[in-house]
Amino acid sequence: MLLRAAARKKKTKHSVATLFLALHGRPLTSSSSSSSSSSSSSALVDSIATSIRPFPDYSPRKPSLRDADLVRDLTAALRQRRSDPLARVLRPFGPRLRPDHLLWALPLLRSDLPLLLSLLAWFRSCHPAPSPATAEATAIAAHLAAAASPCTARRLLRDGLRDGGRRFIDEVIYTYKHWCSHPSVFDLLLLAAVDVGRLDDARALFHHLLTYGVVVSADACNSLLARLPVGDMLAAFADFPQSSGGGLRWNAKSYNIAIHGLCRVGNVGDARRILADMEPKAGVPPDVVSYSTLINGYCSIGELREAMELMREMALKGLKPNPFTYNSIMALLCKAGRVVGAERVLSYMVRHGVAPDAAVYTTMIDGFCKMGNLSAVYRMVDEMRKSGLVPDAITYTSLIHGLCRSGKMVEAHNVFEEMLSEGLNPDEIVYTALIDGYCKLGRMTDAFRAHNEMLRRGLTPNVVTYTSLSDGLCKQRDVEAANELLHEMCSKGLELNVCTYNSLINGLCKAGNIEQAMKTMVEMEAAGLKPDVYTYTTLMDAYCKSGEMDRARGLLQEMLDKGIRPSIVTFNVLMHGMCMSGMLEDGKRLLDWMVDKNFMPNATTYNSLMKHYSLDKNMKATTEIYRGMCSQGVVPDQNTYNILITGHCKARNMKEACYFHNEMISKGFSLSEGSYNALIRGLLRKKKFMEAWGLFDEMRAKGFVAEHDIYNTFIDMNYTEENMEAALALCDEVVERCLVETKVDET
DNA sequence: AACCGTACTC
Repeated sequence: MLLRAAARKKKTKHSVATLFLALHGRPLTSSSSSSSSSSSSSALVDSIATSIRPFPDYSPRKPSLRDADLVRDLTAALRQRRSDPLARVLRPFGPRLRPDHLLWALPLLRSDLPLLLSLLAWFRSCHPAPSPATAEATAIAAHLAAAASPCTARRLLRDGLRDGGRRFIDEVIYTYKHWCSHPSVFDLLLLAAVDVGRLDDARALFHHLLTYGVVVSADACNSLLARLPVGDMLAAFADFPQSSGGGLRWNAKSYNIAIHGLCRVGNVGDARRILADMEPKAGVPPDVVSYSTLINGYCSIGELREAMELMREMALKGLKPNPFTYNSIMALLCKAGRVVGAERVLSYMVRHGVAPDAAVYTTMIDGFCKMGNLSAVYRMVDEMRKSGLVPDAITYTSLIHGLCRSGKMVEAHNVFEEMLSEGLNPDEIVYTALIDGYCKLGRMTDAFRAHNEMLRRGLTPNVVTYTSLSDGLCKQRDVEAANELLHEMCSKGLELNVCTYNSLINGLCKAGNIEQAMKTMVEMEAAGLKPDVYTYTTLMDAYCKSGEMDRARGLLQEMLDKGIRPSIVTFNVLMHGMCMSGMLEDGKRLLDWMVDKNFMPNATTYNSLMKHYSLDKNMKATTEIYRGMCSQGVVPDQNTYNILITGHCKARNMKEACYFHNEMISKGFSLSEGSYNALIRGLLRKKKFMEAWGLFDEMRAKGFVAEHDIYNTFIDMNYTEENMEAALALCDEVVERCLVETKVDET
């Protein structure tokens, strides 16, 4: 490029100036035009000025007199017949028209951007990329448009970069001096490179421009910073001001991007240091965004205390938290299951005059969805609407996902339709939520129908979508199909991740193929993916259920050795396994160990032990475990009550059984089928016929089936009381339910 | 420049 420039320089220096004068009506400034613009978005760096080289000289081909006439005629025709189709206006010029004529015409149209653009578009269609003439014309058009219409220039630069990449960048630099463009064109060029994803080119451009003494503006660099992977971003963040000899100074946005990047990779400590350095080291005080970003960083790693401390700090600096700030806190509370606390924060912010935005409401809606509290969800949607906010696509996704997880697919689908009718575009995430809803219910046909629908919309299923489908297939015991699906996914260039592997491993385990599951874990390690707590828990569960407790223990040891922290589920799996293998004493020891080591057991942990003690008809030990549970402050769940009730019934402690029955009802829990049977049998034994009859009706109303002998007892009772009609109805019901049962079993 | 949504273990 430089050689070419030098060659031209010799030949045409004088005529360039003449032509420039002719075309622009003003002389070409002698110095590099960047030198006069330090006040604007780009600046010349004086400190490195000594090593600055001038922009290359470039001269367009010189028009002959005839050429100049033709160009004048051409532009005149374009102006006069601007409403006519371009091709028709140009037709009379026919074969005389060369690419050069169009290049010469462009500057004459500088004051008429629409015309210039349509001429360029026509030119580009005649000389499709990669044509050097097209690149040249596009670069020139960008220079001509840069000052008057930056957006247009940026679009042209994008077009040029898409066609020509690096060569186009050279072209823009090469044509720069002659067209006396404003140096902001380089801001636009860098922005355009970022727009089209040419991040490496953008970075190289920044450095390359320094050699000409041009420093791209901080804001243009920010758009690059924001798009770079965190490592590269930090490198550029440190390097750009240095390389530019201080010519580039980061602004608050730049710092915020760095803080955000560090938070995203969990390095909140460095993020905090950057925030602390802003004011003293750079004279750029942190703003609300800096604080909110860091607060969000702490919230996303669960550090509420630090987040609150920063809230205090920002208040001291006179910075008022905004909806973003509060939302991070609320999201953390929701994630910890403290939705009520989150709602208190919501009313606090409202009281303090901060209007919640859609994201804040979405956080609340999602929080309540995850608790399964749909009435609170609807209350929030209502409140949101009353505040004049409309649910966005993310709000709808939360809602749909919430309904799906409650198994309410009809409602979920209706809400999805509503989302469409609101003109919102569904994306792969909302489709994945729907698909997962169907998968969880085992409705694979519906799941794949939704999958096909998203394909029809031109959406690309992601690895989450595939994991959902694969998991659904696995849970239908169709590991084969799951495998096939995952292969299809890989063929589309997507890679399996830990979740996908875990689901597959689970499918293999549940299909009884532990060996293959273990091999799959080895395979995932070979693929560079680390087995996590899910992987180990799944495999441990499989070994526990097949009675191989030693292998389960071995896996526990392995995960501990690897520094993977077991979850409550891991312990529950182990506890369940021990109980199943009759190792109740080991189970009790495990429980004590957990309490001792601060691995808080939950109701499931206690339930396993209680269940097996009560199966052993040892209600003394069962009660002891129950007391231990209460003293640990673990709240009994519905299962706990059902275990206690059936246990006490079978041990003929009807007083206790009824006591727990009343208590569970008062908590809004309901009896299981087994508990109904046990309770009714116990009551009948005690001759409490009225109560027994009441429960018998109640359980049938819920669709449960009483055991045969209980039916028989009630049929006999009706016979003896000569209540023939009722007796016969019950007989019919037994027959019907048995038939239904058989049918269900057969399918 | 920052906040909200999808998959895997009992």
